[in-house]
Amino acid sequence: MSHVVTRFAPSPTGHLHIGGARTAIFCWLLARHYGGRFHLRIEDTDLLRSKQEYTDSILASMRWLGLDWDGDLTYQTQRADVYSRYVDKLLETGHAYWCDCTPEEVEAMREEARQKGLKPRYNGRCRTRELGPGVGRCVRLKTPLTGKVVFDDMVKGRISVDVSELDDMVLRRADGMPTYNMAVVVDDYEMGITHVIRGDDHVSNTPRQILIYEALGLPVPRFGHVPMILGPDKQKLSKRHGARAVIEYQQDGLLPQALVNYLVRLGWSHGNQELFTRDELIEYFDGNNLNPASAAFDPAKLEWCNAHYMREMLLSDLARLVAPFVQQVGLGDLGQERLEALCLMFRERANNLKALAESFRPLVLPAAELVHAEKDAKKHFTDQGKEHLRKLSAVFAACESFDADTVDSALNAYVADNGLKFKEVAPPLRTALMGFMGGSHLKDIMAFLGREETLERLKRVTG
RNA sequence: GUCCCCAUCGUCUAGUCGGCCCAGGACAACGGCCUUUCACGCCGUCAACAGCGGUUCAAAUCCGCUUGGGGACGCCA
Repeated sequence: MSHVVTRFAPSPTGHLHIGGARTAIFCWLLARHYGGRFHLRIEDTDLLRSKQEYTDSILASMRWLGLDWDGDLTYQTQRADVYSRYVDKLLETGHAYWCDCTPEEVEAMREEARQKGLKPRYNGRCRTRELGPGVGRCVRLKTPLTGKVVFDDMVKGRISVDVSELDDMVLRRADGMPTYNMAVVVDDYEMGITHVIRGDDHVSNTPRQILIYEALGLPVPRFGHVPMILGPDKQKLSKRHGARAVIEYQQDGLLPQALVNYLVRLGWSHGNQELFTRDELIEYFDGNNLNPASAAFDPAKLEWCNAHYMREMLLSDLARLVAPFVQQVGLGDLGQERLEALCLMFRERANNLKALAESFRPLVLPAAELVHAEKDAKKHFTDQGKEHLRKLSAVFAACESFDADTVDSALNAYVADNGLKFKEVAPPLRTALMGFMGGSHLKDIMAFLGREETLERLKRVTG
């Protein structure tokens, strides 16, 4: 495969969802792996449901995922005349014909077939009527009467369908607009697409499209139909399963590399490897090892994947990425330096940026606004616990400086000098500083808070 | 209804033209270690070849049937 051209062709009737995102990732990877080209085509021929805002949203998601495309966007609505030219050609060569059957009549034909237990289809009434152009007339393909359409799918292997299953499909509607299958074939040909990777739900369209390619005398591309992504309950993915659009994951604070990594492993594998860098993905993704079975979406594994990237990425990058979420949860602008300190303390305790930002709250809020968890306060703010905190206040007040090491040794000295165990002192201190029994290392917490804020928090407990 | 596709642990999967698989990895769950909380990390446990027939010395791997899923059957995409 020296020459590979792929494309992703969403219709702008909604945001980019994870199923489409995965298809796009596969297409992008295949092109990048072979050093080919990756195109983006907006299939907006459904005038009623297509919206520019969705195109914008899809493009934004593509960029966020890092899926760059080559060349300009193709909008199908701008190419009506092109499709028409190909339909005319089919008319001229006798591969297509005019039809004036009304939708009602066609539906009656389908009903009749259904009654007989056959596949509902158009019965070819106008096939031999030699009708010409006219108002209300569409153009249909003259499907071969016998034979099979066979193709070798990149993921499902050889698929064979008898032409008797197909009817004379409409190529151009009465209003002059091409139908989906017609437009796709023309575009894929004109864009020089060599590999069509798309959702499972298109397998039944493929034989129809191949018929059009053949009638037009055009080379047929390679097809690869990836199975659908199911919900955790193995049912079709729906709104019930929570966030589905990639924009929603972005808003929840997921990292694009985590989503890409997770999605690519849904239906594709490289031995036992789970985590991949972008370069590894490009290196390994050659169109093989695609799984023909549908896969269930597992939010837990996505979170794990995201947590992994949060832990291993550059601290400064993480801080920069979490900043907008910190703003969003109402903690204001903390500045890069403080954010990095916080990220260092909490990155291992959060699975996404939003949760990470939220975990900063106890340390960012002023002492007066700190809320003590009732259960922890009751358990650790005992008379003895308060006594420790009083003495510690004095110890901390006496510290020469207030960096983590200094505070740590002071705390250790207090414990050792009084013949105590850390377990007796740490819980009340932690609860006083964090508001609950959680957080990061005490020395880091105190160093971050600073002497004044630390003492103030102790004072709130000791009175 | 007709046609097409699919079928390994709860989930994602490895299993490259049958033997090295009484089936491996990862997530989840559970247990332990570490420990100044919570995490991280490390160690371990639980857990699957849908069923039935063939072919073969040998089948998760090949064939058939059954069952169970999914998809398609528009002048939607």
